Amino acid sequence: MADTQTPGGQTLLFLTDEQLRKGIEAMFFAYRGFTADPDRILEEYRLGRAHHRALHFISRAPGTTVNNLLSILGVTKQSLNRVLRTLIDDGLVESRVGTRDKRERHLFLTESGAALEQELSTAQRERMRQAYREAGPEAVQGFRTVLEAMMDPELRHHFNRTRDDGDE
Amino acid sequence: MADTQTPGGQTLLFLTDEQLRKGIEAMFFAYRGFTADPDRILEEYRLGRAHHRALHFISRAPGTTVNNLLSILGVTKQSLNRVLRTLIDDGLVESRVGTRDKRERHLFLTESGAALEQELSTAQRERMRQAYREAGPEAVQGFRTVLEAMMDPELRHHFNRTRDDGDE
DNA sequence: GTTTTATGTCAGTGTTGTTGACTTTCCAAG
DNA sequence: CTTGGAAAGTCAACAACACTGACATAAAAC
Repeated sequence: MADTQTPGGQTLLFLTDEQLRKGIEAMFFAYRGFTADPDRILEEYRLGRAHHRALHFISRAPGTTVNNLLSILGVTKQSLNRVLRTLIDDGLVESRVGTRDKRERHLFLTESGAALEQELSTAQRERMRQAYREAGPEAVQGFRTVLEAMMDPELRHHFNRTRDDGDE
Repeated sequence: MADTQTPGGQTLLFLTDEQLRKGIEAMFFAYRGFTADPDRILEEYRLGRAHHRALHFISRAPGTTVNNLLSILGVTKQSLNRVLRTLIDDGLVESRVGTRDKRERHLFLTESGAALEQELSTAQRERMRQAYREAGPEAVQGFRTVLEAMMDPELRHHFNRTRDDGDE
């Protein structure tokens, strides 16, 4: 990868359109791989990717409100509501009226909801783990750095709310 | 990122579920950013992401056949056909009957098709370029490495058919 | 007490995926 | 040369899931 230092010390990258296009295609193909395993599992449950996303973020932040989930997922409330309705009807998610603010609904995974979330998450983590292993530790760091730079600022905020700075 | 060397020299990564989950969320949020700019442009043309993908790969391999596009995009031929029909009706793509094999249709961008593809591609490349700049050259290398490792082998094959090994 | 906020619902529309049935073309076995 | 199967593409119908807009309910905020 071509790069130079300016007198000021800033790193410049000279990127051809071709190199950028390859990056774009890499995102496209990788995202397909990224969702392939959960998609197969979801099919058995007659659920879609939208349900997976909801399960993921409810699992991540138990007791989260509908509104919070909306801003994370970036869909309309009508769209999210359909998804949550299915999950609640299927006994995977429980919706509890807020105590402080009774307008709010706090969302929790039920036992079977947590089990499905685990199944989905494990499959996806294994794919990720395998990719990380193949690529090596420095690559992983770079991967995360570029992904974060690619997010919209507002989404980056959501991402960093649960930032893991582990042992890096 | 924790890593050690085995006596055999293989690099091992010890990745917590938490770290892997963050990687998963990074993919999710980054992909949203990745598609945001083209999506806005496509809206003006009353087209969707599927049209963008078709335009991209036709632009990349002019004269490609429908069948080839199918295996790259991983959708049914009926689904792709609807997308191509729209693009052809809108005068963005031209479909020429094959000379060797008259069953095949070779696909080309028209002048206005190429113009739209440029517009979409430029927007997406700028996002990618900005992210690359922020992240720095080593990060870009790692990013590409992990993404490639995340692909299904069959998709990786498509990805590598146009491999750019530039000045790396 | 009026306004705003949080949530949910109904109706309608659009994109994109699916399957099934069909035509045209090619190729190869008889 | 014909015939039958496979391949490429098309048309039609349907399903999933996103969207907008309008409206309802309840509770919090001012």
